[in-house]
Amino acid sequence: MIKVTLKGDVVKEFENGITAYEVAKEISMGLAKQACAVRINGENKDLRTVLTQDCNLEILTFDDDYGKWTFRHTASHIMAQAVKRLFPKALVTIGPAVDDGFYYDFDVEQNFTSDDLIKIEEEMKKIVKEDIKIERFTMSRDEAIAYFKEKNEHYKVELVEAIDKGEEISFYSQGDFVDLCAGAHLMSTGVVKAFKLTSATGAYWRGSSDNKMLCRVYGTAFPKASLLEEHLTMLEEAKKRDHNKLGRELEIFTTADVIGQGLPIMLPKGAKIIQTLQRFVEDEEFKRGWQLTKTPYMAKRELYKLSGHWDHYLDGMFVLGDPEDETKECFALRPMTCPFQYQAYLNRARSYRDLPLRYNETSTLFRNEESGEMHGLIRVRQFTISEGHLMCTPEQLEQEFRSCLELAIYMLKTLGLYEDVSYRFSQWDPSDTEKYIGTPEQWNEAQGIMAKILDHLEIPYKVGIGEAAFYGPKLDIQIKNVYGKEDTLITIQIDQMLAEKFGMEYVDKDGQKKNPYIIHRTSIGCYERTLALLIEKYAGAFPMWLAPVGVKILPIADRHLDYAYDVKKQLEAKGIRVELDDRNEKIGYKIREARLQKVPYMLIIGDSEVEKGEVSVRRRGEDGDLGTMALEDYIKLAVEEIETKKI
RNA sequence: GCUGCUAUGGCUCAGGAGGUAGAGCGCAUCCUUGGUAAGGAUGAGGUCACCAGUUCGACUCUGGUUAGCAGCUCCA
Repeated sequence: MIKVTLKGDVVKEFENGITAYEVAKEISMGLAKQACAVRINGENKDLRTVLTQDCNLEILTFDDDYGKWTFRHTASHIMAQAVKRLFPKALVTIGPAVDDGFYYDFDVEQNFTSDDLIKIEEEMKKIVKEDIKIERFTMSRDEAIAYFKEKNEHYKVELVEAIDKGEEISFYSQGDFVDLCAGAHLMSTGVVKAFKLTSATGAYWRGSSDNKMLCRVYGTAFPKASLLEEHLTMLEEAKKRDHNKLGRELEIFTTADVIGQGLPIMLPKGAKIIQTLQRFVEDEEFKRGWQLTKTPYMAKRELYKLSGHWDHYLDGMFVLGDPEDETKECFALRPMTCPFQYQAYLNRARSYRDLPLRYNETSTLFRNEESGEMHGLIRVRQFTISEGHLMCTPEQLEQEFRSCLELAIYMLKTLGLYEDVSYRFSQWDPSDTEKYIGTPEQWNEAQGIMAKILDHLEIPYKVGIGEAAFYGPKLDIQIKNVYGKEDTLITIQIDQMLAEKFGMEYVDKDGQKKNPYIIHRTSIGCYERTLALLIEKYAGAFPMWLAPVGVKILPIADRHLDYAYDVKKQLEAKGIRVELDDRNEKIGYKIREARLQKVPYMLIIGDSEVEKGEVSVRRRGEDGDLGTMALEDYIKLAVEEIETKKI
């Protein structure tokens, strides 16, 4: 007998050799029905796991992350089984669960169409109805290779070959479908009650663009139809916040075929928001000891050769002239600001007394992204970043890094995005000899310092291997868009390599010349990208201080126009952004329109307001009528809301 | 760059065996001067993204280009 500790520290005795699933059944049939996986002594395991000693056992359902993952992993196998039934020639590869669902990659002659997806869904329904038992078994590595070779599943052969010799290879079978798989899986196909295949798209085998492109089918699955419905509705709602759609509807930006991809046009409203942000950022940076530089938008190729960008990113630069012809001058638009600000540092000899030296710049950059990589305002070819480079001594590094992070966090909090970000400690990939410069010793040192600082500051980060810049590790502050896709919003990097390349030195107390550490950082990120995330965050309803139009004055009839214009003048005098709707329309109509434009405040003006020198204030949103107040009181209220940057 | 989808007035979308187009919103003018989410009438506005090909004839079919979308890859 073994002792199993269950939920609530309840200890029960079972036969040695019982499976976790049987334990769940012993507890209750209801629980067994819902069970997706288990956690044994803190480790996620399959329901079929045999218990041979005393342990802690948690039964995981769809409500647990790993339970959900297992559920959807089984859904992906059901999909693969359906595909094999309908398209026997399709080769199977991998099919994991992901954040919101699952996918499976197939090698097929003809990519699946949306009609195919419907057929596959129908077949999946049959498989679920058949309630096929899912069984686990193992083979030796050689047996597994022979097995898949015989079935001509060469992708699976490749996967098995990548596994260490001597390891036991686990398989899961459900009726006519057998798959190489580490698990875990549900006990049978019948549980996967509600699912939907959402898209079919291309994806490279093993994530490398050198490899063949496979057909990836995405789907999602739930134990109940109502949950699936809820999820799909939520996705639809999220898409309504899509900055690429809303930003165009609200006339924040547009694009023009004739200008080109990745080159958005900021319309007056977008330009106003960016101007507001930029003034705020530059003022805040100044307060925190940053000195503004203004450096050229292009430079000779020699600058980029020195920095290493020419070798690493020539394809990503807009080159003016023939890059191959060494006899003629050749320029390139700048894809980053680093070497330009370094020239400012190099302007004269520096002493330790000059450090830390903090240079900031509102810097427009140009990167020739490949055609499929552009996305609304999030990935563009020309963008403007709140850039900065900080030169300091080793002793100053931690404090300066901390202050850069504090600035970034201050920005995030002011914008209301602080709760939405996560942190990634981006490290080098020692096996990638192409991308990274420097020695393992240098990398270990820089990463060691950053790790120490991050741990010291108790930043909850995840590690991103191979995500570092070519010259140093990064702390990336990540954010997700409405589709759940993650991008870097803000980055802070430690660089101890470029100073040497550029001959940047300072004379230390001991009279020795030393290379400073350089922190590359942004305080608010790229204005375009940040704007995109703000549009999505607020669904276009910007906080008053950022709103391109803060107040819309809505006179009821023509005879109120004179007073309305006077109100407008008074508000503008206080720096409030105002529009006056002087069209010959009914008040209800004007309100409706102002609300659709998501203007924070509407001031309605009729006979009574004119007479008493008041305004009738309405805030956007439901039940927004705040009643009437004296004009000066409203101005006070509005000014305060702007000055405190209320969100 | 790769896989797939898409492109019709400013916007959202209809349409048709291949015989040069229609609605709503918006816009303009007029009537209405109306108190918290759409008052009424009239009118203007389209080489159906662009370039070729097939055809007597292409917005519709085919190919290419450009741009937009989702995913992959990439992101200094």
